[in-house]
Amino acid sequence: MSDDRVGAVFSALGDPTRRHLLESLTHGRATISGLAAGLPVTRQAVSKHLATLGHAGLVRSERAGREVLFEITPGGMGEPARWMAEVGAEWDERLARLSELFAAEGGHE
Amino acid sequence: MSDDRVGAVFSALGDPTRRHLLESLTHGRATISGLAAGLPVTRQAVSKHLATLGHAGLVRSERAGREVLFEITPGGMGEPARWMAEVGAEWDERLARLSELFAAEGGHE
DNA sequence: GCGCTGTGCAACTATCTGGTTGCCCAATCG
DNA sequence: CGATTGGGCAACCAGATAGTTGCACAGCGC
Repeated sequence: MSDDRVGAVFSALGDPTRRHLLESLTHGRATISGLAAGLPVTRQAVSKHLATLGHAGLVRSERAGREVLFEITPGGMGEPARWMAEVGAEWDERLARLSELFAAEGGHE
Repeated sequence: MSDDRVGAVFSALGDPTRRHLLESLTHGRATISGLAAGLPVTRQAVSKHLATLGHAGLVRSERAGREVLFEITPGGMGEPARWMAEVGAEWDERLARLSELFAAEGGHE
């Protein structure tokens, strides 16, 4: 059903800055400026990247006063992971098991 | 170690045509022209896509006379899958288990 | 209220990328 | 041999994209 979403997620993960942002967010919520502080790009660039990640369903935001807190969206990588599992299952034993996991827990198209 | 490779794979998977090519290749080896026949793009475009997939380590080619046969590279999605598992493990029970699978079978950085 | 900090919005630029067309080369088949 | 078929290479084009700067605006601290 959501081939677009899968593509959006993979495209989002294709950018090293965005992967770095996601890695940073694994440590907890953070603001745009806070995230930008640890990167060699401007705050605006980070803001755009977060928008892209949000559009891909990988992060969500929440206002807190004048700040905006971002956090990783639970399950956002589910569908892409399932796609990889299905395509790679035949050649990768581990992905084959992942495929079983996803098949068992419902979400199939 | 291979952050570049992870990025290359995700970027490659971000394109719907390339995902379609990989899905086609799950049915076995195929030639460029054969793959292009089922797509709305030219043979040259498919050739470029296959080169991109090859550069990402997802497919490999083999000459056979005047034809070139492409096939999926075993394990090509391993590292990106591990990355997704590590980042998403905290929010996705299934990815958490995948992370365990990859950790158990070695390749950790 | 005033200044500072955190964001948002818009315009602009340079580069990347997917796609094309055109031509050339190699191998196969009659 | 000659025609056909599968690919490679290069040039070119349009749209997407990552990045910037500049300015406006809303909360918070003093």
